[in-house]
Amino acid sequence: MSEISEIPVKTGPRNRRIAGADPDKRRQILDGALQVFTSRGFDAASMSDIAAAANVSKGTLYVYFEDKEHLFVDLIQRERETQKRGAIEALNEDSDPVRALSKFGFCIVRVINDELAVSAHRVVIGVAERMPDLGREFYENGPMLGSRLIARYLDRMVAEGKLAIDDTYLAAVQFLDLCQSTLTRPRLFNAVRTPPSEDEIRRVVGEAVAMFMARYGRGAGSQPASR
Amino acid sequence: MSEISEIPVKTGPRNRRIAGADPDKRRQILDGALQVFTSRGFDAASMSDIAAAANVSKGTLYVYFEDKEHLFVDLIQRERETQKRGAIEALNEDSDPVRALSKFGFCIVRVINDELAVSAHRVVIGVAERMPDLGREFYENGPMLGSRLIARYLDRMVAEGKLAIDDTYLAAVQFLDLCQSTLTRPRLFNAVRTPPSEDEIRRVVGEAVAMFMARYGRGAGSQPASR
DNA sequence: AAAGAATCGAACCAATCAGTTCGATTTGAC
DNA sequence: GTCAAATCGAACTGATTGGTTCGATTCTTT
Repeated sequence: MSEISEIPVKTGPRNRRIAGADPDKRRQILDGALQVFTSRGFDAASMSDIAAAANVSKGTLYVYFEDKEHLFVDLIQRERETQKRGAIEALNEDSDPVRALSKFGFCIVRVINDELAVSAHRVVIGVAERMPDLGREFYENGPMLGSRLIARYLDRMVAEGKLAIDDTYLAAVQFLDLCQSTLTRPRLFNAVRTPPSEDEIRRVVGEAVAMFMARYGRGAGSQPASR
Repeated sequence: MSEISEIPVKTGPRNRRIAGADPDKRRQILDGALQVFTSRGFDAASMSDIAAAANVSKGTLYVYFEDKEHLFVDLIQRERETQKRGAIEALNEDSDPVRALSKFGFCIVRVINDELAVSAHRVVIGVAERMPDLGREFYENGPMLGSRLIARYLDRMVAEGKLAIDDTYLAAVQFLDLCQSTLTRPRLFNAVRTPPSEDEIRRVVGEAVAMFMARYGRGAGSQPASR
């Protein structure tokens, strides 16, 4: 409450590093927090554990992060950001939908089933009830964004006459779900403790592409089936 | 450990109710626990809250359940069991795959997206890291079982020459995933706070069936696409 | 080398919670 | 109505945790 808000805090007094502003140390803390949060979940992760895992004193922890929740949110946003970058650059602009979808599907499924990503997923879903904003933010800037990206690509393919799709967003989500069939769900429930092999991924993604093309490739009925 | 296993426990010593054996009270407790667990998650749910929500004293709580974890596990198993029953009876034996899949898809998606079911899902996933056995058990007797059921049905359809499927288990999971595209995931992340309308479900399931038939109906290439 | 700030570390506080205890009260079989 | 068992309820214990404090230490700049 009684802060020194009079003094020009913008930069350090002279040329000195500021209270909690060392980006390396910040990263260091987030790395430790990632370990602890993903291996124990939000509630069971204690701030002391995190401080220890990060090789940082508890005091410093609270210099860099306001409280446990802020630390967690910042961490999740960082992880989501790295995923986002990976996904965006994976969607190359191949004009052959089969090649493009295969490549993208493979990349994104590998990322999603990575140890860390699955753990983060679990934790976010686990707290989604108590922290709906975080859940929504994570969803919209993660899975939903990926779907949007694919949908845009599909739009172009439709415009070029290479695919026949009515609802490209739905089609994009369908494709992503197909790419993950039998792979991601058991990992979420921790029924399978290791990421799928690259061969497994390739096989499932191949089947996904096959199914997708059977439905939306040229020369397939394009309207919804009987109701 | 030191139970009275000598005495015919089936009925009480005389004709009296036994320590923690009133099934109504048990149900009552589980109902309260369901409320609290699903609205707060496993860790944030306190046993006092549960006792209060169930209109039961904390002492009684511990007469009926050994500890918090056992209570939770029992609760989850009960919920999973009701889902299982619903799913099994929903898969009628219609000999027309389009009709059968449409009906089953609709039923199961409605069940899965129900408020309680989603909450339970979230909680189980959230603790899956710390309680892998529970996660696996839930997965195997829930989603995986549903897939197996459909796979068996598909096997029959293949035998009857009505469908052409190489890997029926994969096809079953693909179908279930397609039925949930755009519906379940946002709910898991709590990005959408209400279950989808029946019309929405019908539409997505319809598209799923359409896609499924385009791939596996008679007169579609049945081998995996290019690798 | 000296100063000044960031960081350490270890104790500390208040709150919460799982689980227990025990006398008072209710309930149900006889 | 009686009596024993089940349940209540309210306090209590022991442990953990988020978050704070503060003097000692380390680092960086001059």
